[in-house]
Amino acid sequence: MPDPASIPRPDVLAALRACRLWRDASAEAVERLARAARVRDVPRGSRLVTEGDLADEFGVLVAGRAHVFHLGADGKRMLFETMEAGDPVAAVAALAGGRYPANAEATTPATVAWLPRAALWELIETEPAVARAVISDLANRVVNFTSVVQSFSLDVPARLARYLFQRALGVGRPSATGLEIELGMSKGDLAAALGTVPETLSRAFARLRDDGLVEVHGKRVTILDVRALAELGSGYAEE
Amino acid sequence: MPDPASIPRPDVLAALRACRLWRDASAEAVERLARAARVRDVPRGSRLVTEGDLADEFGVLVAGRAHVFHLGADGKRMLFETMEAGDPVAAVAALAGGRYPANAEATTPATVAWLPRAALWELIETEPAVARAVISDLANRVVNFTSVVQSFSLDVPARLARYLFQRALGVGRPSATGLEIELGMSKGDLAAALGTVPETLSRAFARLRDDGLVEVHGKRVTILDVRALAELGSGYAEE
DNA sequence: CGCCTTACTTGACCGCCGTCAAGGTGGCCG
DNA sequence: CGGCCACCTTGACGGCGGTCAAGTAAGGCG
Repeated sequence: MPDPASIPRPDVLAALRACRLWRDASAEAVERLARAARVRDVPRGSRLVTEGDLADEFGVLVAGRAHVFHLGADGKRMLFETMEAGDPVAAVAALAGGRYPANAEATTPATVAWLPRAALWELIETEPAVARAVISDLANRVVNFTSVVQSFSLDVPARLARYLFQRALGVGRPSATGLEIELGMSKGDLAAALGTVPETLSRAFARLRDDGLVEVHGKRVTILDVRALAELGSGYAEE
Repeated sequence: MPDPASIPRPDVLAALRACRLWRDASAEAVERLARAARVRDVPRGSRLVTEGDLADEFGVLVAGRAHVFHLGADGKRMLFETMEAGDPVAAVAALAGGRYPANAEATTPATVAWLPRAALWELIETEPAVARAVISDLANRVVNFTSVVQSFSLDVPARLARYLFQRALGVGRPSATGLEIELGMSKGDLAAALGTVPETLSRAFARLRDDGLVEVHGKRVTILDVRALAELGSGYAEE
């Protein structure tokens, strides 16, 4: 239980300060959050939120990593997002009210600071900068989701090409033969993020390799033909 | 060009007043919007916004109907949303900045009031009620998109079942043999909304009919087994 | 009233991809 | 050093669904 007189854990305070939703909030407001937070240390694999549960709380990841995913009836996972320290957990659900639209699970030992959904709304009311940041964040999420939905009209190699291209824009580094990137996750996770299974992803990589678009060495991918990759990823298959 | 001295068109003013994003804004603020708006009457089929264009404006549909959709490389449409009078057009893109993530097109003769994206941000800054409404709207959009993405892990009959069930929750009316609904659009549009093509949708309807879940008469659908429909739509296929 | 366009349905075909199965590879620990 | 296990790859196969084609039904207009 939170103790109003206590001094917040320093790691919790630091993580809350780092959260992009209220980066421009006043220091006191963030400290108030930190004191109100219910902090939990959980082992790897813990379920943080469960799809369908009442969304009366949201969290901030203080330490560790987590996945947000949907569990199909057959147990197949569809990965929506990977999160790390400073990222909000289920904040959208807290704003929308109702129920959590997906599951979240710690993929490493993790520390999470839990807050009532009203706390986020209060912050929005009292700090205009927070309202702006929340609106920007939400609007960008909607735009990203639009892109995700569009990508389902592509086949798996094209979806992979799109992912590689987008990632190259973000963290690509020039190398001797092309643009080099690290996959941000295991290939199994990448398969889930692209809405497919490891076997099919493996074939998609083989296809891009055989067509001379990329070279693959474990999680390190060298993009040999950026232009062709971008075209393939936008739905215009080259012949 | 807007004329500051002119009296806004009454239909424009009424549509702006009806827009859910600023329903609780002050009357003066809405009138200011109406005077600033660039109003256009366009014929059926006009492109309102084009995917990839700079998102420097957003609109409010004053009259008529419009579709928001993605155009695949082969010309296939994926329908995201259908809009009517009072609905905002491309407001999310205006908030996110960057470029329009989808296309919008009038499906009837339509009147649109266009506003610069800064006008929406100003309204958010000056009217806290607008900020709240925008955040709620965006959060709900994100939740809905989550559901849409999840549905792509289902086959077409299940996606159709999910749509019918959701619609029954909204506009279903009891009838002699079950719950009766009207499809809100043509079957071709419904196919595009479910991410498929008319032929496959037709087979999906046939399948639900043969399994005794629904009866179909044109755009009027009678749901005979609500429970089975809900189960199928949530991914648990009944045997 | 009859034609024509549009919307929908049904059938045949086939390609993508999910599943099952069998290796292969690398890392960690005893 | 050996063995285990997680991760990945490759092959074979089958089903869902997209495409092409033809046929039917329904609404608009001369």
